[in-house]
Amino acid sequence: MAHSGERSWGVYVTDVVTLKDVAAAAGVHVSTASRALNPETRSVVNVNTAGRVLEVAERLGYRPHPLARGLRTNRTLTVGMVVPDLMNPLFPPIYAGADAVLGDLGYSVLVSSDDDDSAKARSVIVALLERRVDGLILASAHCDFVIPTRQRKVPTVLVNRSSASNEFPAIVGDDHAGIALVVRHLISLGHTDIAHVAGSQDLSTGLARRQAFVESMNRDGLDANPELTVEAGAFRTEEGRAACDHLLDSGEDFTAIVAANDLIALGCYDALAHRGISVPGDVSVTGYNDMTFVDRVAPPLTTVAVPYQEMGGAAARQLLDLLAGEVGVGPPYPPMRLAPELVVRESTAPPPAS
Amino acid sequence: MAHSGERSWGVYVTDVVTLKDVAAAAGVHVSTASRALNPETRSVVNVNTAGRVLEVAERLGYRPHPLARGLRTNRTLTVGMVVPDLMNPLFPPIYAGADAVLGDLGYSVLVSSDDDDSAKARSVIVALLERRVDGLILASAHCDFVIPTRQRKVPTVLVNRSSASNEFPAIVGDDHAGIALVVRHLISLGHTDIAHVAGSQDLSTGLARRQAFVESMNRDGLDANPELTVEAGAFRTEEGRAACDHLLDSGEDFTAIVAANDLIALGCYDALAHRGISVPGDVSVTGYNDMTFVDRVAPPLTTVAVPYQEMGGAAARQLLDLLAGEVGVGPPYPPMRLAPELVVRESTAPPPAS
DNA sequence: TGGTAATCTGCGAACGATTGTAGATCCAAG
DNA sequence: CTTGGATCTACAATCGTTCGCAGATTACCA
Repeated sequence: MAHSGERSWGVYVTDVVTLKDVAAAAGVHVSTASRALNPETRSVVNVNTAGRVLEVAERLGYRPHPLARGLRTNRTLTVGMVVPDLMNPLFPPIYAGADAVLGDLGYSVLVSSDDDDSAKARSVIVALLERRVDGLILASAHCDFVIPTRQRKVPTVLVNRSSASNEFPAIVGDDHAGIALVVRHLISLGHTDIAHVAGSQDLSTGLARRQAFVESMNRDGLDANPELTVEAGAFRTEEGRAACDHLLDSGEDFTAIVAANDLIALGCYDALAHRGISVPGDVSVTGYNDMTFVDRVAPPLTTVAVPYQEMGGAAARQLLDLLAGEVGVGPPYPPMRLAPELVVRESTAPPPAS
Repeated sequence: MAHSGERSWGVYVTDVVTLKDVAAAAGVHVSTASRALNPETRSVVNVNTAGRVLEVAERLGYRPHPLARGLRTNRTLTVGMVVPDLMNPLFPPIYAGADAVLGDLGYSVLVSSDDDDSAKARSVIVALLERRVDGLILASAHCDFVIPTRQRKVPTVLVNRSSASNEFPAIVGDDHAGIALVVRHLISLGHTDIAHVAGSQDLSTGLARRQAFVESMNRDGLDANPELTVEAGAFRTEEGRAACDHLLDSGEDFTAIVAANDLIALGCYDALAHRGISVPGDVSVTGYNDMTFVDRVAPPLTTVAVPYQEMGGAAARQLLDLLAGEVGVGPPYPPMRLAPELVVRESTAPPPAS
């Protein structure tokens, strides 16, 4: 086994050194070596032999074979993560946050994209389960119908979305707080006729932000005019532009737009610019998410920064709790909401004097 | 083993059905079942029994256990990918491209970031190797010194970078062609005094683009004035701004800047704007990479689009060749260069009439 | 009918770890 | 001197596959 070594970094690196090699070199049985190496069971072996095994293992550069170990223990030290699209800049931070905390504990994260497609979501989840991941982090929207199946056995947490039933722990941004921030900001600038370009109402974020918008308006004493809320079919620039066009065609008066996310806000920029309406001179616009570069568009966008990386980290910690068998509370799990932050730039200003 | 099933999707899904279960249900030995299930060895078993096994496996929903299989075959159907930083929008497309082609063949991709840190690069590569990945795709810059070690045994391909020795297959963007595109574009607009804000010369892309710049200039009959080339310490906006400031302080005349990437170009925007120099009225600026949203900054940036997704795909295919044991050529591997594309926007215009 | 080849299937040993159980050793107390 | 308990270690089964090998069955030809 351990032969044909090659000198490097000052240690003798062999092709692959197994527990058997360590045991032989230490003059003990492999089971003893195993116990000595495992901190959990180390106490059961004589302190001298344990030390010897440890030292030999170190010297030979022994690394346990993850497949062999996993086969026996039925754990892979791998967690699966499903996102709609890794190329969407929202998700890399979530991944990075999760990977950072999981990596420290020896877990690896397997990411898969489902391209916002239910069928693909199902297939990637199945693929992940077949790989025997220890847990699942779902940032994807389309997966409700898979959840009730096999996976009921696999610890799962949701991130950036929640399920209506609260069947799984979920880490989400506090959309109510975030929308309240921009609404207050606009009100404090003097706006009263504020429009909302909502995102897809099929997605929990789209829904929540819309609700948050009317509640914020009402709470602050301005009745939200239903005519001033339009829905963009998706969280994309083109849809935002189209929705904003509808709004403008409606003839209703408004001096500010709260967009459901940054892309929709940029769509509003386009629609307004096309009609010669200036931002923020004539109407103020706010976004949501603080995507990269929205500080460099013209005008720099006032928006809400969501702590995606922290969300990923929190989701990972939550999953680790589940993995550790914290049978504590069990469902239903109230979603954990992380506080967002208002980022004021140049797309908002007091309304024009009429 | 196969018990406590639960009805769903119309099939009987059991917790975990093993080859033994299939064999028992089909009335054959597990080795026969194994052979029947494996297309490679199927021919050796009677066509009827094979059919029966297949049918039973299908009915029971048998899925081979990847750890058990991998333990035996010494393959994990997993490849590792190292990137500097997944939050850098360059890399998700590379990942997506690679994942798409590898996923089709049953491989999973494990991504790791090294945060542009040599020590971390080394540790993530070691971690990947300990996980027994079948191959490695390195998009990271800092890994030369790890390469000569253990990993010599693990098929490896480089992407978005090359190694001086051509020791590994590499898929890179054709920086020479890309820079030539922008230089020609500027020349065709009438520019003759063209500056270059280079990126870090420690990175192969920074070096290549700089060389390409002087060669393009020379080939087109304009001597590249060495005074008109400055170096940004890193591929970042602030460094680009600082370098551009140096350029402006030097007092040399120029009417166009070729920046080594989009971020540096944006830094140039800042430096120029700060001195009241208009883009493209007074000086034209070009970027490189066509990052998301550079079409929305002011003014929209003329740049070079690099086919990162295709690069990822090509890297994956190259790796598959290695994995298949195509002992064909062997090192040295001349890098494969993918053609970029010029994207003309509004940051370039004819030079001001003097 | 006997012998041999061709075709199929079963047996069992790996792969590299973990872990329940039994046996060995040693010391102290009766 | 024996016995009981502590303490440590070895044995062997197991996880779910793959695969070399040998045995069994059938077929074919002399």
